Amino acid sequence: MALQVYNTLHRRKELFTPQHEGFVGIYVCGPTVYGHSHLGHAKSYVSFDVIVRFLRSLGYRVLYVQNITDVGHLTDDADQGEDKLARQARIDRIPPMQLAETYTRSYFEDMDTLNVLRPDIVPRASGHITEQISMVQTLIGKGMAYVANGSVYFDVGSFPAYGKLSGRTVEDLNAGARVEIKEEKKHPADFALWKRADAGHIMRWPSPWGEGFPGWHIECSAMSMKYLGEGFDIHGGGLENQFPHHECEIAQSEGATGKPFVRYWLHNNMVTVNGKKMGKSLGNFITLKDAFAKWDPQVVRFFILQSHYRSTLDFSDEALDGARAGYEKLANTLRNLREKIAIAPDGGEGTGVDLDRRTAEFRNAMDDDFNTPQAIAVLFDVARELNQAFASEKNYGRPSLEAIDRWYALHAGSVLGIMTGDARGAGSSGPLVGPLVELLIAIRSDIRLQKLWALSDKIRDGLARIGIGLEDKKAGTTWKNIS
RNA sequence: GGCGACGUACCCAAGUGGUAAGGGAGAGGUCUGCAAAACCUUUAUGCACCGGUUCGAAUCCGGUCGUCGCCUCCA
Repeated sequence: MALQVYNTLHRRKELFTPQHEGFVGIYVCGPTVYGHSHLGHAKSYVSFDVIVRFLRSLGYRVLYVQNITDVGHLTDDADQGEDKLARQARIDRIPPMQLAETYTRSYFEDMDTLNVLRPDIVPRASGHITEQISMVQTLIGKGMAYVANGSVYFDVGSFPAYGKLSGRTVEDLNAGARVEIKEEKKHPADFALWKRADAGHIMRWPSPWGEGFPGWHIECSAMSMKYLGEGFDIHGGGLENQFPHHECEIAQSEGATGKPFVRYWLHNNMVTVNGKKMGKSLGNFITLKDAFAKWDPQVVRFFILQSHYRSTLDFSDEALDGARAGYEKLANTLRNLREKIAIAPDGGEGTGVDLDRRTAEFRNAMDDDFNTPQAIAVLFDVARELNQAFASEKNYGRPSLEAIDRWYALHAGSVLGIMTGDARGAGSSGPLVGPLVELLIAIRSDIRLQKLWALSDKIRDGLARIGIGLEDKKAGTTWKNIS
Protein backbone atom coordinates (compact mmCIF):
# COMPACT_ATOMS: atom_id res chain seq x y z
CA MET A 1 0.00 0.00 0.00
CA ALA A 2 1.19 3.46 -0.77
CA LEU A 3 0.48 6.71 1.02
CA GLN A 4 -3.05 8.03 0.60
CA VAL A 5 -3.92 11.51 1.82
CA TYR A 6 -7.27 13.25 2.12
CA ASN A 7 -7.12 16.19 -0.26
CA THR A 8 -9.61 18.88 0.67
CA LEU A 9 -9.45 20.15 -2.89
CA HIS A 10 -11.23 17.02 -4.14
CA ARG A 11 -12.83 15.87 -0.89
CA ARG A 12 -11.42 12.39 -1.12
CA LYS A 13 -8.37 10.34 -0.30
CA GLU A 14 -5.82 10.32 -3.10
CA LEU A 15 -2.58 8.54 -3.81
CA PHE A 16 0.24 10.85 -2.79
CA THR A 17 2.81 11.44 -5.50
CA PRO A 18 5.18 14.39 -5.12
CA GLN A 19 5.79 16.82 -7.92
CA HIS A 20 9.50 16.03 -7.97
CA GLU A 21 10.46 12.47 -7.22
CA GLY A 22 11.94 12.01 -3.78
CA PHE A 23 11.22 15.57 -2.69
CA VAL A 24 8.24 17.04 -0.84
CA GLY A 25 7.59 20.74 -0.36
CA ILE A 26 5.12 21.53 2.43
CA TYR A 27 3.81 24.82 3.76
CA VAL A 28 1.75 25.09 6.92
CA CYS A 29 0.04 28.25 8.12
CA GLY A 30 1.81 29.38 11.28
CA PRO A 31 0.53 31.34 14.25
CA THR A 32 -0.21 35.02 14.57
CA VAL A 33 2.05 35.94 17.44
CA TYR A 34 0.15 38.23 19.78
CA GLY A 35 -0.43 35.81 22.65
CA HIS A 36 0.71 32.51 24.12
CA SER A 37 -0.06 29.39 22.10
CA HIS A 38 -3.00 27.24 23.11
CA LEU A 39 -4.27 23.68 22.76
CA GLY A 40 -5.46 24.35 19.22
CA HIS A 41 -1.95 25.20 18.14
CA ALA A 42 -0.77 21.99 19.77
CA LYS A 43 -3.16 19.81 17.79
CA SER A 44 -2.37 21.51 14.53
CA TYR A 45 1.39 21.55 14.76
CA VAL A 46 1.72 18.13 16.36
CA SER A 47 -0.39 16.74 13.51
CA PHE A 48 1.72 18.32 10.80
CA ASP A 49 4.90 17.44 12.68
CA VAL A 50 3.95 13.77 12.45
CA ILE A 51 3.05 14.15 8.77
CA VAL A 52 6.49 15.60 8.07
CA ARG A 53 8.19 12.96 10.22
CA PHE A 54 6.36 10.17 8.43
CA LEU A 55 7.21 11.56 4.98
CA ARG A 56 10.85 11.67 6.02
CA SER A 57 10.67 8.11 7.29
CA LEU A 58 9.46 7.10 3.83
CA GLY A 59 12.71 8.48 2.47
CA TYR A 60 11.48 11.80 1.10
CA ARG A 61 13.61 14.89 1.39
CA VAL A 62 11.10 17.26 2.94
CA LEU A 63 11.32 21.03 2.92
CA TYR A 64 8.95 22.24 5.63
CA VAL A 65 8.06 25.94 5.59
CA GLN A 66 5.90 27.52 8.26
CA ASN A 67 5.31 31.24 8.52
CA ILE A 68 5.08 33.52 11.53
CA THR A 69 2.41 36.18 11.10
CA ASP A 70 3.88 39.21 12.79
CA VAL A 71 1.94 41.78 10.80
CA GLY A 72 -1.26 42.35 12.65
CA HIS A 73 -4.54 41.89 10.93
CA LEU A 74 -7.82 43.28 11.99
CA THR A 75 -9.89 42.25 14.96
CA ASP A 76 -13.21 41.89 13.21
CA ASP A 77 -14.33 42.68 9.71
CA ALA A 78 -11.73 42.94 6.99
CA ASP A 79 -12.16 46.67 6.99
CA GLN A 80 -13.07 47.50 10.56
CA GLY A 81 -11.48 47.12 13.93
CA GLU A 82 -7.99 47.38 15.23
CA ASP A 83 -4.85 45.52 14.29
CA LYS A 84 -4.58 42.61 16.76
CA LEU A 85 -0.86 42.93 17.28
CA ALA A 86 -1.10 46.68 17.65
CA ARG A 87 -3.90 46.37 20.17
CA GLN A 88 -2.02 43.90 22.35
CA ALA A 89 1.16 45.97 22.04
CA ARG A 90 -0.73 49.03 23.22
CA ILE A 91 -2.13 47.09 26.19
CA ASP A 92 1.32 45.76 27.07
CA ARG A 93 2.92 49.16 26.34
CA ILE A 94 5.64 47.70 24.13
CA PRO A 95 6.43 48.10 20.43
CA PRO A 96 4.53 45.65 18.17
CA MET A 97 7.71 44.00 16.98
CA GLN A 98 8.78 43.33 20.55
CA LEU A 99 5.41 41.74 21.15
CA ALA A 100 5.82 39.59 18.05
CA GLU A 101 9.30 38.53 19.11
CA THR A 102 8.16 37.67 22.63
CA TYR A 103 5.36 35.43 21.45
CA THR A 104 7.38 33.89 18.64
CA ARG A 105 9.83 32.71 21.29
CA SER A 106 6.98 31.54 23.48
CA TYR A 107 5.51 29.59 20.57
CA PHE A 108 8.72 27.71 19.82
CA GLU A 109 9.33 27.10 23.49
CA ASP A 110 5.95 25.35 23.69
CA MET A 111 6.50 23.44 20.45
CA ASP A 112 9.92 22.26 21.62
CA THR A 113 8.29 21.06 24.82
CA LEU A 114 5.80 19.07 22.73
CA ASN A 115 8.71 17.56 20.81
CA VAL A 116 7.56 19.27 17.60
CA LEU A 117 10.51 19.53 15.23
CA ARG A 118 11.28 23.04 14.01
CA PRO A 119 10.27 23.78 10.42
CA ASP A 120 13.17 24.12 7.99
CA ILE A 121 12.31 27.71 7.10
CA VAL A 122 10.30 30.07 9.30
CA PRO A 123 9.62 33.21 7.25
CA ARG A 124 8.20 36.29 8.97
CA ALA A 125 5.53 38.27 7.14
CA SER A 126 7.21 41.55 8.12
CA GLY A 127 10.38 40.41 6.42
CA HIS A 128 8.65 39.75 3.11
CA ILE A 129 6.83 42.99 2.41
CA THR A 130 8.75 43.42 -0.85
CA GLU A 131 7.62 40.05 -2.15
CA GLN A 132 4.04 40.77 -1.17
CA ILE A 133 4.00 44.17 -2.89
CA SER A 134 5.53 42.61 -5.97
CA MET A 135 2.79 40.01 -6.12
CA VAL A 136 0.09 42.66 -5.73
CA GLN A 137 1.65 44.59 -8.61
CA THR A 138 1.56 41.48 -10.79
CA LEU A 139 -2.14 41.03 -10.04
CA ILE A 140 -2.89 44.66 -10.84
CA GLY A 141 -0.93 44.31 -14.07
CA LYS A 142 -3.05 41.32 -15.02
CA GLY A 143 -6.24 43.20 -14.33
CA MET A 144 -7.16 40.93 -11.43
CA ALA A 145 -6.83 43.58 -8.74
CA TYR A 146 -7.72 47.24 -8.46
CA VAL A 147 -6.63 50.20 -6.41
CA ALA A 148 -9.24 52.03 -4.38
CA ASN A 149 -8.45 54.88 -2.05
CA GLY A 150 -4.94 53.69 -1.20
CA SER A 151 -5.95 50.05 -0.75
CA VAL A 152 -5.77 47.23 -3.27
CA TYR A 153 -8.46 44.59 -3.65
CA PHE A 154 -8.53 41.28 -5.47
CA ASP A 155 -11.36 41.11 -7.99
CA VAL A 156 -12.95 37.69 -7.39
CA GLY A 157 -14.84 38.08 -10.64
CA SER A 158 -11.53 37.74 -12.48
CA PHE A 159 -10.94 34.26 -11.06
CA PRO A 160 -13.80 31.94 -12.04
CA ALA A 161 -12.44 29.06 -9.97
CA TYR A 162 -12.92 31.06 -6.76
CA GLY A 163 -14.65 28.73 -4.33
CA LYS A 164 -13.19 25.47 -5.60
CA LEU A 165 -11.55 24.62 -2.29
CA SER A 166 -14.36 25.44 0.07
CA GLY A 167 -17.22 24.50 -2.25
CA ARG A 168 -18.69 27.96 -2.11
CA THR A 169 -19.79 30.25 -4.85
CA VAL A 170 -19.71 34.00 -5.02
CA GLU A 171 -23.52 33.83 -5.02
CA ASP A 172 -23.44 31.95 -1.68
CA LEU A 173 -21.38 34.76 -0.29
CA ASN A 174 -23.89 37.30 -1.44
CA ALA A 175 -26.61 35.34 0.29
CA GLY A 176 -24.72 35.35 3.57
CA ALA A 177 -25.67 38.27 5.73
CA ARG A 178 -22.22 38.56 7.23
CA VAL A 179 -20.28 39.96 4.32
CA GLU A 180 -19.84 43.63 5.02
CA ILE A 181 -20.58 45.94 2.15
CA LYS A 182 -17.68 48.27 1.70
CA GLU A 183 -18.06 51.25 -0.53
CA GLU A 184 -14.65 51.02 -2.15
CA LYS A 185 -15.00 47.34 -3.04
CA LYS A 186 -16.53 46.48 -6.39
CA HIS A 187 -17.96 43.25 -5.09
CA PRO A 188 -18.61 42.26 -1.46
CA ALA A 189 -16.50 39.11 -1.87
CA ASP A 190 -13.45 41.01 -3.09
CA PHE A 191 -10.68 40.83 -0.51
CA ALA A 192 -7.87 43.15 0.47
CA LEU A 193 -4.37 42.57 -0.88
CA TRP A 194 -3.00 45.80 0.55
CA LYS A 195 -4.52 48.15 3.07
CA ARG A 196 -4.07 51.87 3.39
CA ALA A 197 -2.67 52.74 6.83
CA ASP A 198 -4.59 55.34 8.75
CA ALA A 199 -2.73 57.97 10.71
CA GLY A 200 -2.51 56.02 13.97
CA HIS A 201 -1.46 52.72 12.43
CA ILE A 202 1.98 51.77 13.76
CA MET A 203 2.97 48.89 11.48
CA ARG A 204 3.22 50.50 8.04
CA TRP A 205 5.38 50.26 4.98
CA PRO A 206 5.76 52.40 1.88
CA SER A 207 4.17 51.05 -1.27
CA PRO A 208 3.27 52.22 -4.76
CA TRP A 209 -0.18 53.01 -3.33
CA GLY A 210 1.03 55.00 -0.34
CA GLU A 211 1.81 53.87 3.22
CA GLY A 212 0.02 50.75 4.26
CA PHE A 213 0.28 47.12 5.26
CA PRO A 214 -0.39 43.81 3.52
CA GLY A 215 -3.73 42.03 3.56
CA TRP A 216 -4.05 38.87 5.58
CA HIS A 217 -3.95 36.31 2.80
CA ILE A 218 -1.11 37.61 0.65
CA GLU A 219 1.75 36.70 2.99
CA CYS A 220 1.19 32.96 2.73
CA SER A 221 1.08 33.08 -1.07
CA ALA A 222 4.18 35.23 -1.36
CA MET A 223 6.26 33.32 1.17
CA SER A 224 5.23 29.79 0.23
CA MET A 225 6.03 30.37 -3.43
CA LYS A 226 9.27 32.14 -2.63
CA TYR A 227 10.64 29.11 -0.79
CA LEU A 228 8.80 26.21 -2.43
CA GLY A 229 8.22 27.38 -5.99
CA GLU A 230 5.11 28.52 -7.82
CA GLY A 231 3.50 25.11 -7.52
CA PHE A 232 4.24 22.81 -4.61
CA ASP A 233 3.03 19.60 -2.99
CA ILE A 234 1.28 20.17 0.34
CA HIS A 235 -0.34 23.12 2.02
CA GLY A 236 -1.64 22.50 5.51
CA GLY A 237 -3.61 24.45 8.03
CA GLY A 238 -6.60 24.48 10.31
CA LEU A 239 -10.03 23.66 8.94
CA GLU A 240 -11.27 27.12 9.87
CA ASN A 241 -8.80 28.62 7.43
CA GLN A 242 -10.24 26.74 4.49
CA PHE A 243 -12.46 29.73 3.88
CA PRO A 244 -11.68 32.48 3.30
CA HIS A 245 -7.93 32.29 3.87
CA HIS A 246 -6.94 29.34 1.71
CA GLU A 247 -9.54 30.10 -0.92
CA CYS A 248 -8.05 33.56 -1.30
CA GLU A 249 -4.53 32.17 -1.37
CA ILE A 250 -5.47 29.99 -4.33
CA ALA A 251 -7.14 32.87 -6.17
CA GLN A 252 -4.27 35.31 -5.81
CA SER A 253 -1.51 32.73 -6.33
CA GLU A 254 -2.97 31.07 -9.39
CA GLY A 255 -4.09 34.45 -10.63
CA ALA A 256 -0.55 35.78 -10.38
CA THR A 257 1.28 32.78 -11.85
CA GLY A 258 -1.30 31.18 -14.08
CA LYS A 259 -0.14 27.83 -12.68
CA PRO A 260 -1.69 25.38 -10.21
CA PHE A 261 -0.70 26.50 -6.70
CA VAL A 262 -0.97 23.53 -4.35
CA ARG A 263 -1.47 19.86 -5.22
CA TYR A 264 -2.69 18.55 -1.86
CA TRP A 265 -4.56 20.63 0.70
CA LEU A 266 -4.55 19.08 4.17
CA HIS A 267 -6.75 20.47 6.93
CA ASN A 268 -6.73 19.45 10.54
CA ASN A 269 -9.85 19.63 12.66
CA MET A 270 -10.50 21.74 15.68
CA VAL A 271 -10.07 21.41 19.42
CA THR A 272 -12.96 21.65 21.82
CA VAL A 273 -12.82 21.95 25.58
CA ASN A 274 -15.53 20.07 27.44
CA GLY A 275 -17.51 19.93 24.21
CA LYS A 276 -17.27 23.60 23.25
CA LYS A 277 -15.16 25.20 20.57
CA MET A 278 -12.06 26.85 21.88
CA GLY A 279 -11.27 30.12 20.18
CA LYS A 280 -9.29 33.23 20.78
CA SER A 281 -12.30 35.41 20.35
CA LEU A 282 -14.35 33.27 22.73
CA GLY A 283 -11.80 33.74 25.49
CA ASN A 284 -12.10 30.14 26.66
CA PHE A 285 -8.81 28.91 25.32
CA ILE A 286 -6.31 27.04 27.43
CA THR A 287 -2.73 28.10 26.84
CA LEU A 288 -0.12 25.41 26.51
CA LYS A 289 1.80 26.81 29.44
CA ASP A 290 -1.30 26.28 31.60
CA ALA A 291 -1.93 22.86 30.09
CA PHE A 292 1.63 21.70 30.79
CA ALA A 293 1.22 22.60 34.45
CA LYS A 294 -1.67 20.17 34.58
CA TRP A 295 -0.66 17.44 32.14
CA ASP A 296 2.71 16.08 31.05
CA PRO A 297 3.49 17.56 27.60
CA GLN A 298 4.33 14.10 26.30
CA VAL A 299 0.88 12.93 27.43
CA VAL A 300 -0.71 15.90 25.65
CA ARG A 301 1.11 14.91 22.47
CA PHE A 302 0.12 11.27 22.91
CA PHE A 303 -3.49 12.29 23.53
CA ILE A 304 -3.57 14.37 20.37
CA LEU A 305 -2.23 11.49 18.30
CA GLN A 306 -4.74 9.06 19.76
CA SER A 307 -7.39 10.69 17.61
CA HIS A 308 -7.24 11.36 13.88
CA TYR A 309 -6.03 14.76 12.69
CA ARG A 310 -9.27 15.29 10.75
CA SER A 311 -11.45 14.58 13.80
CA THR A 312 -12.32 17.12 16.42
CA LEU A 313 -10.55 16.54 19.70
CA ASP A 314 -12.23 17.28 23.01
CA PHE A 315 -10.02 18.06 25.99
CA SER A 316 -11.40 16.93 29.32
CA ASP A 317 -9.74 15.80 32.53
CA GLU A 318 -11.24 12.35 32.21
CA ALA A 319 -9.95 11.86 28.67
CA LEU A 320 -6.48 13.14 29.55
CA ASP A 321 -6.32 10.89 32.62
CA GLY A 322 -7.09 7.95 30.37
CA ALA A 323 -4.37 8.99 27.97
CA ARG A 324 -1.87 9.36 30.79
CA ALA A 325 -2.54 5.83 32.02
CA GLY A 326 -2.12 4.45 28.52
CA TYR A 327 1.04 6.41 27.98
CA GLU A 328 2.46 5.10 31.24
CA LYS A 329 1.72 1.56 30.18
CA LEU A 330 3.90 2.01 27.11
CA ALA A 331 6.55 3.80 29.15
CA ASN A 332 6.60 0.97 31.72
CA THR A 333 6.98 -1.58 28.97
CA LEU A 334 9.92 0.29 27.51
CA ARG A 335 11.52 0.66 30.93
CA ASN A 336 11.10 -3.03 31.62
CA LEU A 337 12.57 -3.80 28.23
CA ARG A 338 15.68 -1.75 28.91
CA GLU A 339 16.12 -3.30 32.34
CA LYS A 340 16.05 -6.73 30.69
CA ILE A 341 18.50 -5.64 28.01
CA ALA A 342 20.98 -4.56 30.67
CA ILE A 343 21.16 -8.10 32.05
CA ALA A 344 20.41 -10.11 28.90
CA PRO A 345 22.83 -12.77 27.60
CA ASP A 346 24.41 -12.30 24.20
CA GLY A 347 22.84 -15.47 22.89
CA GLY A 348 19.55 -16.73 24.18
CA GLU A 349 16.23 -17.16 22.48
CA GLY A 350 14.02 -14.70 20.65
CA THR A 351 10.91 -13.12 22.14
CA GLY A 352 8.66 -14.33 19.34
CA VAL A 353 7.36 -10.83 18.65
CA ASP A 354 6.74 -10.62 14.90
CA LEU A 355 8.25 -7.22 14.19
CA ASP A 356 7.92 -7.55 10.42
CA ARG A 357 4.19 -8.00 10.75
CA ARG A 358 3.86 -5.10 13.18
CA THR A 359 5.99 -2.89 10.98
CA ALA A 360 3.66 -3.56 8.06
CA GLU A 361 0.61 -2.83 10.21
CA PHE A 362 2.10 0.41 11.42
CA ARG A 363 3.04 1.43 7.92
CA ASN A 364 -0.42 0.58 6.57
CA ALA A 365 -2.06 2.67 9.28
CA MET A 366 0.12 5.69 8.54
CA ASP A 367 -0.26 5.18 4.79
CA ASP A 368 -3.99 5.58 5.26
CA ASP A 369 -4.09 9.35 5.64
CA PHE A 370 -1.82 9.33 8.68
CA ASN A 371 -4.04 7.17 10.89
CA THR A 372 -2.10 7.71 14.10
CA PRO A 373 -4.73 6.13 16.40
CA GLN A 374 -4.36 2.87 14.53
CA ALA A 375 -0.59 3.20 14.51
CA ILE A 376 -0.61 3.67 18.27
CA ALA A 377 -2.75 0.55 18.61
CA VAL A 378 0.11 -1.35 16.94
CA LEU A 379 2.48 0.07 19.56
CA PHE A 380 0.22 -1.43 22.21
CA ASP A 381 0.05 -4.76 20.38
CA VAL A 382 3.83 -5.02 20.49
CA ALA A 383 3.83 -4.01 24.15
CA ARG A 384 1.31 -6.71 25.02
CA GLU A 385 3.26 -9.41 23.18
CA LEU A 386 6.49 -8.32 24.79
CA ASN A 387 4.97 -8.29 28.27
CA GLN A 388 3.51 -11.73 27.62
CA ALA A 389 7.00 -12.92 26.78
CA PHE A 390 8.39 -11.35 29.94
CA ALA A 391 5.66 -12.97 32.02
CA SER A 392 7.11 -16.36 31.11
CA GLU A 393 10.36 -15.49 32.91
CA LYS A 394 12.61 -16.83 30.18
CA ASN A 395 16.07 -15.40 29.51
CA TYR A 396 15.72 -13.72 26.16
CA GLY A 397 18.83 -12.87 24.20
CA ARG A 398 20.02 -9.31 23.94
CA PRO A 399 19.81 -9.14 20.10
CA SER A 400 16.12 -9.99 20.16
CA LEU A 401 15.38 -7.43 22.88
CA GLU A 402 17.44 -4.72 21.26
CA ALA A 403 15.57 -5.23 18.00
CA ILE A 404 12.35 -4.35 19.80
CA ASP A 405 13.99 -1.35 21.45
CA ARG A 406 15.09 -0.13 18.02
CA TRP A 407 11.60 -0.78 16.65
CA TYR A 408 10.09 1.51 19.28
CA ALA A 409 12.78 4.12 18.76
CA LEU A 410 11.88 4.25 15.07
CA HIS A 411 8.10 4.00 15.13
CA ALA A 412 7.17 5.62 18.43
CA GLY A 413 10.21 7.89 18.65
CA SER A 414 11.18 9.06 15.18
CA VAL A 415 7.81 8.91 13.46
CA LEU A 416 5.28 9.72 16.17
CA GLY A 417 7.66 11.67 18.38
CA ILE A 418 6.56 9.99 21.59
CA MET A 419 8.40 7.84 24.15
CA THR A 420 11.60 9.68 23.41
CA GLY A 421 12.57 10.69 26.92
CA ASP A 422 14.33 8.76 29.64
CA ALA A 423 12.57 5.44 29.99
CA ARG A 424 12.40 6.10 33.73
CA GLY A 425 9.70 8.65 32.95
CA ALA A 426 9.08 12.32 33.39
CA GLY A 427 10.69 14.43 36.03
CA SER A 428 14.12 15.89 36.42
CA SER A 429 16.72 14.25 38.55
CA GLY A 430 20.04 15.66 39.62
CA PRO A 431 23.17 13.59 39.11
CA LEU A 432 23.13 12.31 42.70
CA VAL A 433 19.58 10.97 42.64
CA GLY A 434 20.36 7.71 40.83
CA PRO A 435 23.24 6.59 43.10
CA LEU A 436 21.33 7.63 46.22
CA VAL A 437 18.23 5.69 45.23
CA GLU A 438 20.39 2.67 44.38
CA LEU A 439 21.95 2.90 47.84
CA LEU A 440 18.56 3.06 49.54
CA ILE A 441 17.37 0.08 47.50
CA ALA A 442 20.42 -1.93 48.55
CA ILE A 443 19.87 -1.15 52.24
CA ARG A 444 16.15 -1.87 51.92
CA SER A 445 16.93 -5.23 50.32
CA ASP A 446 18.82 -6.26 53.47
CA ILE A 447 15.93 -5.03 55.59
CA ARG A 448 13.50 -7.05 53.49
CA LEU A 449 15.61 -10.19 53.93
CA GLN A 450 15.06 -9.69 57.64
CA LYS A 451 11.33 -9.30 56.92
CA LEU A 452 11.21 -5.90 58.59
CA TRP A 453 8.22 -4.91 56.47
CA ALA A 454 7.24 -1.75 58.38
CA LEU A 455 10.68 -0.23 57.91
CA SER A 456 10.81 -1.42 54.33
CA ASP A 457 7.46 0.23 53.54
CA LYS A 458 8.56 3.41 55.27
CA ILE A 459 11.42 3.75 52.79
CA ARG A 460 9.17 2.99 49.81
CA ASP A 461 6.42 5.37 50.94
CA GLY A 462 8.93 8.10 51.71
CA LEU A 463 10.51 7.85 48.28
CA ALA A 464 7.07 7.84 46.66
CA ARG A 465 6.31 11.17 48.32
CA ILE A 466 9.33 12.76 46.66
CA GLY A 467 8.55 11.29 43.26
CA ILE A 468 10.50 8.04 43.25
CA GLY A 469 8.50 4.84 42.74
CA LEU A 470 9.92 1.45 43.76
CA GLU A 471 8.86 -1.87 42.27
CA ASP A 472 9.87 -5.12 43.95
CA LYS A 473 10.33 -7.86 41.38
CA LYS A 474 11.73 -11.36 41.50
CA ALA A 475 14.96 -10.20 39.92
CA GLY A 476 15.30 -7.29 42.31
CA THR A 477 13.92 -3.84 43.01
CA THR A 478 13.69 -1.22 40.28
CA TRP A 479 12.77 2.44 40.43
CA LYS A 480 11.22 5.12 38.27
CA ASN A 481 10.18 8.74 38.47
CA ILE A 482 6.52 9.21 39.25
CA SER A 483 4.46 12.37 39.25
C1' G B 1 -30.53 31.67 5.68
C1' G B 2 -26.29 29.02 2.80
C1' C B 3 -22.31 25.18 3.17
C1' G B 4 -20.06 21.09 5.77
C1' A B 5 -18.79 17.42 9.49
C1' C B 6 -20.08 14.16 13.15
C1' G B 7 -23.30 10.80 16.49
C1' U B 8 -19.51 3.41 17.89
C1' A B 9 -19.53 0.28 25.35
C1' C B 10 -19.00 3.98 31.70
C1' C B 11 -14.88 7.51 29.22
C1' C B 12 -11.43 8.30 24.90
C1' A B 13 -11.20 6.24 20.01
C1' A B 14 -10.17 3.16 15.08
C1' G B 15 -13.12 0.73 11.60
C1' U B 16 -16.73 3.08 5.02
C1' G B 17 -20.22 -3.75 2.36
C1' G B 18 -18.49 -9.68 5.15
C1' U B 19 -20.07 -10.16 10.60
C1' A B 20 -17.26 -4.59 16.19
C1' A B 21 -9.07 -2.52 16.67
C1' G B 22 -6.58 -0.17 20.66
C1' G B 23 -6.31 2.61 25.39
C1' G B 24 -8.60 3.99 30.11
C1' A B 25 -12.05 2.78 33.96
C1' G B 26 -14.83 -1.46 36.38
C1' A B 27 -15.19 -6.86 37.98
C1' G B 28 -12.72 -11.62 38.91
C1' G B 29 -8.04 -14.31 38.92
C1' U B 30 -2.32 -15.23 38.69
C1' C B 31 2.26 -13.33 40.75
C1' U B 32 3.87 -10.65 45.38
C1' G B 33 5.25 -10.01 52.61
C1' C B 34 2.22 -5.97 50.96
C1' A B 35 2.13 -2.40 47.12
C1' A B 36 3.48 -1.42 42.13
C1' A B 37 4.26 -3.37 37.32
C1' A B 38 2.80 -7.27 34.22
C1' C B 39 -0.19 -11.37 32.54
C1' C B 40 -5.08 -14.10 32.09
C1' U B 41 -10.56 -13.85 32.07
C1' U B 42 -14.62 -10.54 31.71
C1' U B 43 -17.49 -5.81 30.07
C1' A B 44 -21.70 -3.31 22.71
C1' U B 45 -26.07 -10.13 19.23
C1' G B 46 -24.77 -4.33 18.55
C1' C B 47 -22.52 1.00 16.16
C1' A B 48 -28.44 8.04 17.58
C1' C B 49 -33.50 6.63 15.66
C1' C B 50 -36.87 4.93 11.51
C1' G B 51 -37.28 2.95 6.73
C1' G B 52 -34.85 1.04 2.13
C1' U B 53 -30.99 -1.51 -1.19
C1' U B 54 -28.20 -6.28 -0.54
C1' C B 55 -27.13 -13.19 0.41
C1' G B 56 -24.93 -9.83 3.96
C1' A B 57 -24.83 -2.75 6.33
C1' A B 58 -21.69 0.63 11.85
C1' U B 59 -20.32 0.99 6.72
C1' C B 60 -24.54 2.42 0.73
C1' C B 61 -29.50 5.35 -0.07
C1' G B 62 -33.73 8.30 2.02
C1' G B 63 -35.89 10.52 6.26
C1' U B 64 -35.96 12.07 11.61
C1' C B 65 -33.55 13.74 16.02
C1' G B 66 -29.13 15.57 18.29
C1' U B 67 -24.11 17.76 18.57
C1' C B 68 -20.37 20.68 16.41
C1' G B 69 -17.99 23.73 12.79
C1' C B 70 -17.52 27.34 8.60
C1' C B 71 -19.91 31.56 6.18
C1' U B 72 -16.12 37.56 10.52
C1' C B 73 -9.89 37.33 13.16
C1' C B 74 -8.78 32.37 14.83
C1' A B 75 -4.63 26.26 14.62
